[in-house]
Amino acid sequence: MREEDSNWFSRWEEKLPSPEELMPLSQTLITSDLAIAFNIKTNNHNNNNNIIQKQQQSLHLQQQQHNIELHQQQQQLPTTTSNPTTQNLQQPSSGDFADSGEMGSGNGGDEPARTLKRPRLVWTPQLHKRFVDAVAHLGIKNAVPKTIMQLMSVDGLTRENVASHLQKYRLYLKRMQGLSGGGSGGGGGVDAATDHLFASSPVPPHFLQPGRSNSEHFMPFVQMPALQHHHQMAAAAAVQQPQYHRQVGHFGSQSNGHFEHPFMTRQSQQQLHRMGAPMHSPVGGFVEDMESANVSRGRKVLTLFPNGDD
DNA sequence: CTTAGAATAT
DNA sequence: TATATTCTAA
Repeated sequence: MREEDSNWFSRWEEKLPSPEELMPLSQTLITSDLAIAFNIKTNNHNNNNNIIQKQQQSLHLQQQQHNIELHQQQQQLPTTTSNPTTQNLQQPSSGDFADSGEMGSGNGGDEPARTLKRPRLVWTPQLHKRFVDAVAHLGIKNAVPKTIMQLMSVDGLTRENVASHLQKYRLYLKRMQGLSGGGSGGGGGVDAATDHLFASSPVPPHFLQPGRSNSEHFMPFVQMPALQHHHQMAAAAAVQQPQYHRQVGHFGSQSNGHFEHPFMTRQSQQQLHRMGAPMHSPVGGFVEDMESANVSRGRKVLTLFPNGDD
């Protein structure tokens, strides 16, 4: 039986959190230096049409015994496309920028914006799930970083993030195919902790069958999931944030034990009218569950989504 | 020119 | 190791 398509898509963002729930993106959370860092736009190549309008949501989470307090801030983007100023997403890794010897020579410049590095993205099982779903839906043929990224619609996700992950994922698939059939001995650990992440998500059958299976079947429309009891986690980008907040998913506040609306991340709908990019609806449904910030030992990796899926 | 993919770096 | 960044090819 194939019940793979049963719960692939889910509803989009029903509604974004009401402004009331959101707090104005204030610099209260960060220092002025950071504010500057935040405001500066990312040096996205020099493309004119690369205006990314992203909806930014910062969250502040306070670890409490049972309740995390998080403030989400949604930045509203101008309806008009003529406002490039709405850009801000970037996380300085440390306060170690904006100095170096950038000086005078010439222009002054100045935009510490350069040198800013995005925090490492942590691929949570949920994120990976989205990734796999996207790839599955796109089909191997269309499963290219850009498309995947768009389908995933995870805010903050970059093509490179996806590309990198895809690379590894392909390797994983390959490895899997290789060991099918028999050769047990060989080489390699199959269930090594290495692939745990990948193991979290089921690999679509056609993935293992290169050379076959390619139907350009897009499923661009959202399909309502058949009511899933289990709480699905949203796929937001978990990033290593030393102390700043990044855009992450937001889940409704639990008033009365009633969930609000799952939020979704939006990617900019750039002009991908080219080819048949199915950027209509993103994959998956999610309800965020984030309960605790997972602090990895050693590294200060703030990971959302505790792993309790499998 | 833009992007995918592999190689390489952190 | 996982992810990022760089490099090259299409």
